[in-house]
Amino acid sequence: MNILEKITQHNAAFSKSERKVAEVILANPQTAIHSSIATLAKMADVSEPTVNRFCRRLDTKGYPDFKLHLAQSLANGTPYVNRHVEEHDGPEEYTKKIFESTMASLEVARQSVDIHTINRVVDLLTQAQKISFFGLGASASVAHDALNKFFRFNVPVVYFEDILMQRMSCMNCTEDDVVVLISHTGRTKSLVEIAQIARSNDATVVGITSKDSPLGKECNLVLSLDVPEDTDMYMPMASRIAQLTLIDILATGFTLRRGNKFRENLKRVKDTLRGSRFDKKND
Amino acid sequence: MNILEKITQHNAAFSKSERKVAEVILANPQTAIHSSIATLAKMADVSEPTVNRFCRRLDTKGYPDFKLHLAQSLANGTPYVNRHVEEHDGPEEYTKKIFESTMASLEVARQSVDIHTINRVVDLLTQAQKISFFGLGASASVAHDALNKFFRFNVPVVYFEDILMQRMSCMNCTEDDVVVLISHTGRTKSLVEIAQIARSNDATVVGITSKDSPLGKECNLVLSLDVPEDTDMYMPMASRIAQLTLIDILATGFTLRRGNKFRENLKRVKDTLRGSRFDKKND
DNA sequence: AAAAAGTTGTAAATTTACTACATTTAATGT
DNA sequence: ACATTAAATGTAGTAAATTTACAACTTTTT
Repeated sequence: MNILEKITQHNAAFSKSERKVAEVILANPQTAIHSSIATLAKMADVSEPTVNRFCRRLDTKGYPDFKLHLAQSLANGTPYVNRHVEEHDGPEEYTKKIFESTMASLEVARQSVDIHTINRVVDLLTQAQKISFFGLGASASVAHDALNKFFRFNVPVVYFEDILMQRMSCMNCTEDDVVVLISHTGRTKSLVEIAQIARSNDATVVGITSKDSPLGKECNLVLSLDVPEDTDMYMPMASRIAQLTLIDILATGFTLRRGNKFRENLKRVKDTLRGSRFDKKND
Repeated sequence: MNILEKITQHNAAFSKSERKVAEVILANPQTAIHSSIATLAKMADVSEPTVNRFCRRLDTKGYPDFKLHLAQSLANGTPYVNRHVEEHDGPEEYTKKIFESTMASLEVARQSVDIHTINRVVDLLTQAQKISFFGLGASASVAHDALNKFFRFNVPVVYFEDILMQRMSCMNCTEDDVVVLISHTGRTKSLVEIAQIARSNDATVVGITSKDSPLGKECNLVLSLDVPEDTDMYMPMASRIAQLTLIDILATGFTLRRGNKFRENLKRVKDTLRGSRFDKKND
């Protein structure tokens, strides 16, 4: 994806002259994007067609297309390298990598999310009599967070970690209730069962999960996030951040739908906390 | 800075034909960067020099330079407009804004975080006999998430929502224990008390909080994140995502410090989950 | 209503990138 | 070590794209 990365990785496959071009570009990419093929050729001390061939080797259409890709890589001063954490990485490297890959995942999530579905879910949530948030394992903390957000809206919200409590809660659902189930893969058996229970009680089931998963198929509505997970670490990281951001979006949609007076209500909830805090600002 | 923004803002100052060009570009920027000046001119139904003049009006050198700027604006993670959500925003707008402001906050967090402290905290965590994660309110879910991560490492981890349990847990601390306290503002009274209790029992107290806060002052080490919070919404959003990312970083540092054999251990934990899931991949 | 300023398009000039072919360099087999 | 073949690089010409200069047309101002 990132062309600068591609250049460094591809290094072995370059010919001698092509490597000269690579060096010049890597040494000063900012200059490169403002140069013509002739200038760059001169800088690298090679011929123009060599530069062109160099571009093609990196799967670009030609020099102008290459420049476009390069410009994108340099955008924002943040060359989203997005490489995975490696064995020998020091604190500086892995900190950088995790921040960057998290941001990159959010970007991917943003592009994959379906606004139409978001709007429908917000619709449902604003009209719900009771809202439940359930998730297990890593997704439990996401559900927990959702509880914390929606609780402030003065709406009946339910959240359990215990699967038996989750089941019982769903058995008491009515058609005015919305159950939000969170799972990255959508293959957690007990969550699928809960979806079935909730639906058989006419509740609306919203899944924050993968579209074609067993869980996804049991839901009335699925908010899917196609976030690539770095499986090297054996821990859900990026997917969970994306889920949380989605919760933020739903909560925001909720407050906007409820209008201005409602916002004041939120402020009141926040002010209540003041007694438990030391002076000044608030959380 | 961002050229797309510039186009919309500059709108009034455009001439009739230039506005046609602007519309075509805004309607489909991705197409624009791959078109020649001739194609774009035809699409906007104007002459080629008009397109050129349009580019110049936006302080670019000409059409190719304009394309470069446009490409950068469209690059991943770049457009960071970072405006706050407003009353009349529709789902499309607020979704976009929240994703973008979350990414922007992560960028800020990345720059403000102190790598040296991260390294020291990782040090402490790997050597700890017992690790506790405590937070209240919105930070509770962050602590919850930390539990979920560190639990996989086969280290004694503790997490409580209940402040009395938190207190009791801290009273039993020894000097080999590490207590991680999470709070955005660092002004939650009971957390400050917990910090004092833990320290008086010789435990090491790490704060994921603001440096100069009452809580921060009670900690042995403070991991501070200077994340600007959009207070209009009266809900912690960005700060919490940054905290979670920090947890990811600590967990990653932890596994790296423990080395390769340890990583296999993680894989085993993950494989254990398989029984509770439907076929195929894992979480 | 005429002049001036501004806008837009045509056509030519210039710059830029690309293709085809020639030459050189490196690699392999005899 | 030499010949043969393949790969790499460069030269020169061509095609495409961008820019400039200028003319025609609109709109605004006096």
